[in-house]
Amino acid sequence: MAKKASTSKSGTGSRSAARKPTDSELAILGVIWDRGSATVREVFDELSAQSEIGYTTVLKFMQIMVEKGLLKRDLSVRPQVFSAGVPQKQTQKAMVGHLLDGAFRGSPGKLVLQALSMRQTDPQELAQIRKMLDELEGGAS
Amino acid sequence: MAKKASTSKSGTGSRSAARKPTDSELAILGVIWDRGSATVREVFDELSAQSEIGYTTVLKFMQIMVEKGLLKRDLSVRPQVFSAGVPQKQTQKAMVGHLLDGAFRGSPGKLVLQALSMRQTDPQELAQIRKMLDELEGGAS
DNA sequence: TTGAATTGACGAAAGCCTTCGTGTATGGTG
DNA sequence: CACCATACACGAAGGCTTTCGTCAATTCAA
Repeated sequence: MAKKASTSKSGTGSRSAARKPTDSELAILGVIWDRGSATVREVFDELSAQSEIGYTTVLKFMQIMVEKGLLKRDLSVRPQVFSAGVPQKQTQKAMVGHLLDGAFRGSPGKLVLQALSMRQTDPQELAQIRKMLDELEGGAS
Repeated sequence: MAKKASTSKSGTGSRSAARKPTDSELAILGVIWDRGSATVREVFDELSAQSEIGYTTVLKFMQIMVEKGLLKRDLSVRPQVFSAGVPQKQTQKAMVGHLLDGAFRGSPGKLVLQALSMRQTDPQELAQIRKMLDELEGGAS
């Protein structure tokens, strides 16, 4: 019954980073990342094109995400506009780190191999990866 | 209030793949993956070395995981022995796919770059990645 | 101005995840 | 056999997530 002092729990309001978005939250973030910012209706239109979901459900999610710090919002304009509360890169980084620790025992190599073998990868990105490999190996010697 | 006919919901019992393990479940799977199989006590000993957690909590998790199909168990021996219900590779693959779709718009390249820039990677794995790159680029031309 | 449509805030219901407490079953020891 | 330590199964409490319904506030157009 008694709790153990442990995982921080981020008091009230918004704590900057850390929070891992849920799948639903990620779907919303995806739209925001693509557009830079968006209104509830814009997000709703995109999401409802893919899955059955209500307008107020999306709204509620976005309100909660503001509380968590995942989104920011501009109340000065009427259909309020939301934008990311944390840089996209930072969120992605946190998620990769999480996956790495949770499912790949912290070995990036295995994850990378898995990712590459799974989907068609853009040749340009392939080249970029090769360059990064050069840097990693070169620097080590 | 009325539900919409939608996401299938996988009836009772175990459906083979798909299920995305929670973080806690992943911690348990990690131990099982390392050992091939394990008793509740073995898993408990490893996990409790890292975080405060009760024996029955671990037990409960493992029971639920059996229901979900994430684990199998051998009831014929006394301290029952658990093993993975789904191949490690398959679970990892599903998780990478999930992350890809959810946070990287399906672009493996970005994920790979992120992963590589984040942690020290084993030189041997680096070489392996390079080889895979060769195959991917070579085969495409 | 007023009525319809949109937008936004709240709160509540249902379902899953996490965590144990409690009993019951089993196995080993003297 | 009687007891003690494990090992198991159950069930319940507390949180967080998902989904809306409802009602109030704003806007817009005739």
